[in-house]
Amino acid sequence: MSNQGGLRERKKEATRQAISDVATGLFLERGFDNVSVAEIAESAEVSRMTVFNYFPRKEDLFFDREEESRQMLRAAIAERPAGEAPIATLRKLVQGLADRAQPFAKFTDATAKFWRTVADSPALSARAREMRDELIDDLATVLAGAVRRPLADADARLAASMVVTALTVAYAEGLREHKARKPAASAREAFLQIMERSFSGVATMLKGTPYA
Amino acid sequence: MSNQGGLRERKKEATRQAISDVATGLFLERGFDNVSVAEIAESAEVSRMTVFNYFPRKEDLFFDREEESRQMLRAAIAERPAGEAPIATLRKLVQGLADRAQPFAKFTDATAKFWRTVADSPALSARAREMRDELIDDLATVLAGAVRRPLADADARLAASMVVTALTVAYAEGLREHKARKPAASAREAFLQIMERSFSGVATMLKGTPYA
DNA sequence: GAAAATATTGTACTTGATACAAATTTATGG
DNA sequence: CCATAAATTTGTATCAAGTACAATATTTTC
Repeated sequence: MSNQGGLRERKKEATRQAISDVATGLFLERGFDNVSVAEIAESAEVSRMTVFNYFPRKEDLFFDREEESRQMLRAAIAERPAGEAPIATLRKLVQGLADRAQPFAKFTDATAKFWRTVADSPALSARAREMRDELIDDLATVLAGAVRRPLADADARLAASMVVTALTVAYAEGLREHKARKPAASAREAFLQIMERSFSGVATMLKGTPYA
Repeated sequence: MSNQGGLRERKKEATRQAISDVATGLFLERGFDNVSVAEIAESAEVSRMTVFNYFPRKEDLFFDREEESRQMLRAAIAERPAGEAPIATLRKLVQGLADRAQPFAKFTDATAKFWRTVADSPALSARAREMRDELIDDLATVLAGAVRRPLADADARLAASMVVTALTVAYAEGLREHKARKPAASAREAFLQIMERSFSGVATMLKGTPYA
């Protein structure tokens, strides 16, 4: 049944990876909208149907690691010290991300090119927005759960929306700084400054609720 | 050349309206994704090409009055009393919207059905998100202009993002309240409460900037 | 090695969208 | 009022994403 390391499993993983690699390369080189799925299939020496088998939508070929980020958020909140307000936890988490240049807070030529490719494609931009909204929903649910509310309530949704929006703005600002070729740590500084201000604003919004 | 009220102009407007009406009706009745453009063309007794002539994308058949809302925002900021901070202006504007049940703050069965149709369609949801981002961009530009900054700076983008995000959350909450068949004014109350809290949070974020 | 399970492929089809030429309708100038 | 210019509408052809479903090939299991 399961067969973790069987030939079949390995081959599947290999083809999947091959398709993804070929696709990413083509996208970064020529732009998402100028590469057809047929072409990717051909380049990866696989049938068109197989591509859609692994990646239901074309956009999934470009974004294939969203799940990790949301796991990180979930874990941070679940494992926070007893009695700590969720917003405080997130605040520390963001600090940690920036210090270690992890996802959401990594500003390099590679990430700049990645997001440039996204910005140049309406389809990818739409998918990025969709992921943002999914992240908000997810965070709202986790937040509500963290304070023993069964369903995400209005406060949780407000908190989640604000934090994710702040992340988006701060990250964009960090990238801008990076592209302007400012001194190395400058992007991180810009990012953190916006996040810090945002968190204090969000704390104000949520005063009197169990979230802040 | 111009010929404002000529036969041609009138016919154009009539066909455009006819197409839009037919389409909206079908969408609300059967869902956006279950109605093809070909079908709309047939129902409107017009060729498929003509539909795409007036409405480049299918989604435009459903959202055809976004421009008005952004004009309203622009006007409010441009015409604000001398010396008033932009955020304060927006705060009053939102109060006014809620009092008069205007766009962004209107909670009726019709608006509920409208947004339900949007939520049921991936394509419409994507377009709504896109419009949200366009609104943020627009507001950021207006805000920066209002304090004599040539281009939207980081503060303006943060302010715009936060205000529009707050509007989204507050509006969704208002709709939820409406659908729960709470007393008439309840939706407006929920909406305003979230907006008020959000504005005070945003003011905290922007302390020291010319926006708040 | 045969049978079952699962991947892969091929074919056909639907739909949104674009390009471009042909045909129709309205406007205009003598 | 007619010829012609301008603009609108239509038809045809084409492309790409995505889905449905059957046919084929490959791996696993017994």
